Amino acid sequence: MPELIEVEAYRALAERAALDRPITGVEAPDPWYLKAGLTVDALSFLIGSRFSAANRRGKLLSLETVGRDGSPGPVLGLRFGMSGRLLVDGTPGVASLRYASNEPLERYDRFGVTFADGGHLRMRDPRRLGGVQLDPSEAALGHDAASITLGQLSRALVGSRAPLKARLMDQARVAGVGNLIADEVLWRAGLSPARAAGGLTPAEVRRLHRHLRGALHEMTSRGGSHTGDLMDQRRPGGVCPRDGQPLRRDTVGGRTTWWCPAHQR
DNA sequence: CCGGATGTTCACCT
DNA sequence: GAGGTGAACATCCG
Repeated sequence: MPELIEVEAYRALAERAALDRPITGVEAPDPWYLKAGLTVDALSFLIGSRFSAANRRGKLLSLETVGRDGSPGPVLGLRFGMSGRLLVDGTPGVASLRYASNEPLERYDRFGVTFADGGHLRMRDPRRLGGVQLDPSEAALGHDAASITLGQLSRALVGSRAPLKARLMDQARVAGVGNLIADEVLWRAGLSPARAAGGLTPAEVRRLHRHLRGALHEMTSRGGSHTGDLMDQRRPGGVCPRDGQPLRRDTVGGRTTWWCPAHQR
């Protein structure tokens, strides 16, 4: 579920509801969820601290902390994998969830903190592909897809013989684009996912940039990465919503890719 | 039972 | 070394 759009919703939720609340407890029932050598002990600094800012770069959510005296503490980095959600006081950052039906969902809570007022911030992640780390390196991430400029996008693609879609999803080049957004953007831009990334004309790069920004904006207002025009047709027998031609299913950049050979060139 | 799933990482290849 | 590919990770669903 989480691509840039969902993580931005999580960021907004944390900013709106989790800042400046004194932390009184850490919930880490799943040590495996703590990454890069992080331990429960190393998280004890959180007690008495509070979150002071919520930032996002690509799919990484960074919560800045300050101690009792207001001095800066470590940054808490949250990654949500394929199925992770953020909840504050039980309110999720996004509406729908794949595993929304039955079952007590609390069993999927992998990490959280409790606040002095009894509320809490929690990560709920059935597949456990997300994780928590301290002071995550943002240097490993490219420009954020939501704010990337035309020039930055152009430089992220130039010289690469990798498939265009693979390059778009390379978080070190462009941060935030996942499988669904990539397919949607390329479909809108009329570009084949298999094209060599560095082989685009300047006009095509401009088109890609315009549709990247446009698709993110539109899908955000619709409510998520799964709200693209192509989404309903990502299935056997699916047809292009634009021209009615049968969609093709390929693997590009290691991911299932649905696209329209009739208008994506 | 099997294949696939909105992500990241790591071993391995050219 | 750069750059790219595919499997593995863990769990659930159709």
